[in-house]
Amino acid sequence: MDEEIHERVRDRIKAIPRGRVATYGDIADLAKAPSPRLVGRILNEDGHDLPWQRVLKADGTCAPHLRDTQLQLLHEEGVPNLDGKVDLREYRWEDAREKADEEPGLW
DNA sequence: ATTATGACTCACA
DNA sequence: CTGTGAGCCATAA
Repeated sequence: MDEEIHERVRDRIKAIPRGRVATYGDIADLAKAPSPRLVGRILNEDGHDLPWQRVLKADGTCAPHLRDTQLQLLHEEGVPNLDGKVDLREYRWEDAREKADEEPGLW
């Protein structure tokens, strides 16, 4: 159900450890969301509780309106940013991928 | 039903 | 590096 997606997305974002970041696409994949678009939309509506600052675009940049705030928050968490871009290669949250790699019996 | 918009992504030029 | 176009999902008008 779409409620599942909604819930999963929020959980995944909540589960992002401090000092790490994830892309919309990653969250979408982990949460089995049909599209990263949905992740952004959910954050816009129900992301007030979530550490949305840890969610970046696929290239390591962040949404235009949040750019300043997000970068600052990340910087405080220990995630350095260069010219508004985070080094995903180092700070991308991939630990969850091992789990999402295989869903037990669900599919 | 169609069009426009938004915290997206990708391929291509 | 910067566009541009297409695909993508959910809402609103």
